[in-house]
Amino acid sequence: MGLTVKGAATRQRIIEGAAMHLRADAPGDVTLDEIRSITGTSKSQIFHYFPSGKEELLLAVAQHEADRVLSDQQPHLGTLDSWAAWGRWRDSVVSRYELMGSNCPLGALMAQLSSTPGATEVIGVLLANWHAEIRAGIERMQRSGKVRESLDPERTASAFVAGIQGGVQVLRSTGSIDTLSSTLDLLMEYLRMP
Amino acid sequence: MGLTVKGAATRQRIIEGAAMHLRADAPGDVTLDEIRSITGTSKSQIFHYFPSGKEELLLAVAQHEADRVLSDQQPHLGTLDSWAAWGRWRDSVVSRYELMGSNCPLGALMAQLSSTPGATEVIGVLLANWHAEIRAGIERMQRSGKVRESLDPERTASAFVAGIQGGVQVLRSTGSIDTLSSTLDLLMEYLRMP
DNA sequence: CAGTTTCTGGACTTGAGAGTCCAATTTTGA
DNA sequence: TCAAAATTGGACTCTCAAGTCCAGAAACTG
Repeated sequence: MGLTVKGAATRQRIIEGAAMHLRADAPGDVTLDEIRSITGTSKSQIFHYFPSGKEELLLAVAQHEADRVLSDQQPHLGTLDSWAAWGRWRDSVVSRYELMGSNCPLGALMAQLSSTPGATEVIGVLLANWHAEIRAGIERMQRSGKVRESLDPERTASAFVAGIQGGVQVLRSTGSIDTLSSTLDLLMEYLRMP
Repeated sequence: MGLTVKGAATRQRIIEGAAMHLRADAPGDVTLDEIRSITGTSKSQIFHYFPSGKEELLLAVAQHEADRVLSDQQPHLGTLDSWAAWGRWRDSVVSRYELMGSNCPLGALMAQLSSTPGATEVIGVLLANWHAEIRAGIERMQRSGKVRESLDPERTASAFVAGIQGGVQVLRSTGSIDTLSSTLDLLMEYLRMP
């Protein structure tokens, strides 16, 4: 009853094809026919691998994209233990979103999944992990004496997450990367203050 | 060819009814039939007042909501000239979004208008005005010597905008107001630093 | 290799919602 | 007052996309 190798490959092809489509065109709403045509599959396959239909498929795509958000920041995000490392991480975040421009696949997905409980769950987990990694980086800097002890790592990590989210939102609305990059600079400056 | 008093009232009723509906239920997507039933109007009225249909109507609603975003922050936002005023403004922002919870009418609208050029325009103008008001507040504080001269008002205002946007996004995803409020606190602390 | 399960193609059904049309009614303004 | 213009009700069409169905091909299993 499990999936055969071929079946698993098809399932994966559907998810990745849909993800690629979202990255490329960022259409207002994706249709199953588009996904079908891009991935060279048929309706019955989509419903075979995602029995409860579109919502289940989009949720799988969202999970796939959410995983990429963090993995695209590696290895920088995982090793925030020097100012140089923070600088590299900052640059990787800015260039990731600069590259994507106004096409935020995860944002497009959220728009279509806003009513489903699973979608907010996916985002919630992503934000929590992101926050945890940044916080761990701050604490590492504190332990090695590079960041003042009086700084609250929890709150500062939250501000980084919010700053990035907001910067990306501004990017999507205005097309300008400046807000994102200068917000990150400001937060790094805050971090360095004595 | 102009609108009669009655006509203008109906038009307004449609916009406000749609806005109220978005505030209350934040449905994945609004339908004209919902709006019609809520506002006690008929299809022909909607198309009479918004000839190019749904998109035009939703854009008008988005504009209406965008105006509210800033007016809800008044008079605080316009008079950021003392630390007490900044505190009141911060509280008004937090409580506004705490009240709305995960129902962000403007966010819901943007999701449905993402493909139209007018929508990003509305948001772009809103963000620019918001940024300008905050920046003006920072500069006023600098002129009265309450904020250090070395602080960059442009960049700091951007960080406030991004922080609020991001905080609201986290609120929508997780239901927690903490990120928004602690990000604002951090930014205010940054502002006060000598 | 025979039987069973998994996989695939594509035609078909169904439902929802945007937009159209026109006749009836009210309001305006000369 | 009375024609012209604005306003209203609601039935109708039309399109599009989600989801169903079934028969045929391929792939496992004993």
